Amino acid sequence: MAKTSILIVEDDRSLARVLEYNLTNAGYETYLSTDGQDAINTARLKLPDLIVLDLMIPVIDGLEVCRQLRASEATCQTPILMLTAKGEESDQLVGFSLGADDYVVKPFSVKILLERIKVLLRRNSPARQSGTDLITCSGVTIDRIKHRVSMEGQAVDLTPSEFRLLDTLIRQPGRAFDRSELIDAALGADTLVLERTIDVHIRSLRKKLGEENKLIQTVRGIGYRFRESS
Amino acid sequence: MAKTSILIVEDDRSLARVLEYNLTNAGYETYLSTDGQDAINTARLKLPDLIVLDLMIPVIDGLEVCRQLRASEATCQTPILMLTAKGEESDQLVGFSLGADDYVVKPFSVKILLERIKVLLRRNSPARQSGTDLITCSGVTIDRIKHRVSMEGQAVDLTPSEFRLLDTLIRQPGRAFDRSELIDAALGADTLVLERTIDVHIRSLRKKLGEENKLIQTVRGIGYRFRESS
DNA sequence: GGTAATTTTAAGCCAACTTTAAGTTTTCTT
DNA sequence: AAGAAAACTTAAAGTTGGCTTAAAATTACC
Repeated sequence: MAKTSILIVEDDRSLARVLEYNLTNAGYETYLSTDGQDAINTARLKLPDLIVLDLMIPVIDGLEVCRQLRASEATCQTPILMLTAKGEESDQLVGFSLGADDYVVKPFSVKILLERIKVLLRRNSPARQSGTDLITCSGVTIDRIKHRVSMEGQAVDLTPSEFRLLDTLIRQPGRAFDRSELIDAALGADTLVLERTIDVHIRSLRKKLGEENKLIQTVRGIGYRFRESS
Repeated sequence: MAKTSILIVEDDRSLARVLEYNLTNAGYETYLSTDGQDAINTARLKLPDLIVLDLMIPVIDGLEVCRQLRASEATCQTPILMLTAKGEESDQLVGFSLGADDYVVKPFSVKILLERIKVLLRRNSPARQSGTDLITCSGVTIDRIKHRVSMEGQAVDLTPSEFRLLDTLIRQPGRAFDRSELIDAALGADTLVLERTIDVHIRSLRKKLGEENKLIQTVRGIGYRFRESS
């Protein structure tokens, strides 16, 4: 089972570093965004289990980020913990109405923050799907524990990259991923390869899964998506 | 009968030490995890006969640990005894609904804890699978008591490391273990060796078990798994 | 304390996998 | 319908990871 992951959205470098350090120390996997636009992209790609969101951030402010995350299916359930400066109480109210789950007023103690995070994670936990070990969609089953894939009961043999690619796609059926997202998620965020590499992996996945059912669909100009059931 | 094993999940060091001491004294083999994530990993790897689980632990709290253990096949039967602080009664209710089998309220006497453990183990004993001393899969039988392995009745001579490695693999047929898990489980969690060491042990295991049946399968990019009986 | 057994490291090889590259087809635009 | 852009296909080059062996290091046993 993967580590619980938290996306930190904070433009103040030093505070960001403190948060990163403490959350990592507490055993979470962390991602960091320093502006609102990146926060939305990262949240959609990585599907963190929780988001710590500063209100005052560049490009797109915290409230708008909140609203956009709530508006898209993939992230509408993710708990959001807002960081607000003292005196921005009206913002807190707006924040709640836009879907923030809790807020902490700056300055705050790390201990309190960790506690709030734990509470939020627990409250939300039954809905967690991202960490599921066994997923089936459109007749395809992927098992992270056994590291096996089958179609209608028939085992399908995949290479490691194909496995991770399928795993990424099938976890959000119907969602279109662009090639750079797929590279990040399936090949590793630090991998430096041509985007066309993804095409080749998709090609072999399609070959192995059979192309009749159109399980992996091309989204022209964007990338690919896995077919939704029904 | 091999020793009954108990996984203690407790982040308070001093309480953990007390529990470890008393349970060991009472004749159990103990494992210790100090956070929820590690608890899940250890439970899946070691398959203890019972889990003593504190509710308030870092990373993933007790209730979520409970839920995740119940959700995966390997651990869904393992009895869980929850430790809760006084006043967390609502958590107890949730705990039961998530599959805890009993709870003890802190502070508690060791005597009471031992009694509850005994009750749970007894209640569950016919169903005990994880701690079984004799396992057969795909024609291979491994006996923890006699410390013997046989194939189709023919005795097979294994070294201690080979034995522990096979024991780990065969207890969860089909599950892919990565090399670091195998090092933890078969060579000891504190062993510092190259991952390639596992390859060499696997090689000799395969030689001794015969390679025709593909009993030990390679999972490229991950590690190894034992063949499921089908 | 010496010998045997076991475990671990190390190195070369090979097969499997990944990535690139280049030509071809499809799809969109005008 | 022609041209451009994107995606598809294929094959070959590049890379990685697992296998095998042998030798070194460690541990267990007389």
